[in-house]
Amino acid sequence: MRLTTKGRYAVTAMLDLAIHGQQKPVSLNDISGRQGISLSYLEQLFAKLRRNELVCSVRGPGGGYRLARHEQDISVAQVVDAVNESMDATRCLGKGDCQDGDQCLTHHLWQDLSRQIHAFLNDISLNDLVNRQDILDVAKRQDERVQQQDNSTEALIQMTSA
Amino acid sequence: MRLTTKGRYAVTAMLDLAIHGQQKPVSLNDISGRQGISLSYLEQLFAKLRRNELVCSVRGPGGGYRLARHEQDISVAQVVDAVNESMDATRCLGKGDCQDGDQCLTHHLWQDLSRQIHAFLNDISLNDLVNRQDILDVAKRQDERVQQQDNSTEALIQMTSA
DNA sequence: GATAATTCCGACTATTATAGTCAAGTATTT
DNA sequence: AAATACTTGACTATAATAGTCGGAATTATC
Repeated sequence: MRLTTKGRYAVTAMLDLAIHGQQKPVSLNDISGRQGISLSYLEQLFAKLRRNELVCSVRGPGGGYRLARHEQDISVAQVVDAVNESMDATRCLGKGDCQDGDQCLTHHLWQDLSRQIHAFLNDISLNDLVNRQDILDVAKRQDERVQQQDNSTEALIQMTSA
Repeated sequence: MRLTTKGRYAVTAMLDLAIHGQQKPVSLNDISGRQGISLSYLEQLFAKLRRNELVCSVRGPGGGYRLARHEQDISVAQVVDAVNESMDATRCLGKGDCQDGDQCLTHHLWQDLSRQIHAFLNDISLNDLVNRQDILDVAKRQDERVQQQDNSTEALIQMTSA
């Protein structure tokens, strides 16, 4: 069972896309700035998201990524799956050969847990998340912070060129 | 979020104990044989289980481990916790400082998932598992296999000494 | 048509956790 | 006393995550 930064980053980035990508494509640079994820790592993740047809890309200046489907048609489970983090809690990935060809004593338990987790995450769409107040609050704070950084960068540039 | 072989081994071993430890203590050697877990590794795990007062040990010949409490009072969640596999799906372990001091965009989502998983595993006791038919079936097959191995070992010894 | 913004791609690296192994020692029962 | 079993600590190998780096391809805009 793996649910680590990789899967969390992927969902975070997709959510950022859902929130900021209504008008125009969103560049990975912007996502990196807002979510604190390294650009190079985002590139890796989005390669997988694109291969899984969850996002589509627009190259060139003003380009970036946009969701390939409607927000309500993309579930958290799909995103986590796309970056190869299996939500299977069994050792054998459900095959039942966990103990040299046979089932281990707790195989059924982990199978139940896997189903539970998958059902939970499959039932949550990006649209659900976008509409949650607690998440909107976090997004708002992030935008304000980025705004401040831009301002101070601008001031710095003016100082330097003066 | 970590749920790997370590936690699975711990639960498997505890379940083995619940099944075979009704009469006398069970040695780690027996558990190793039945469950295919290395003895040394079991020693590590049981050191933690003992510190968490889930098992108690009996030394000397005929010794081994037994459950420290009734089967119905030990939950799967407690066992997984005992070997240091946190079932927390957040990056910040629930503290909410996942993105340099602030909450990351998906913090609440992972928090919900963590609660979900913990509730699920906390609600399952060793006693519940022992009474499941599918698990009893696996246990029975294991016992038969070990029996066969013992027989062939015995035969081998007789051949060698002859 | 040059430039700059952007995605795309592959190879490389560091860190960390798991999943062990090994050896020596301590306690307890027969 | 000897065998059995637990206890402890140090060590190691493997694999995955979480990146980094350099460059190439694409396209909008000046």
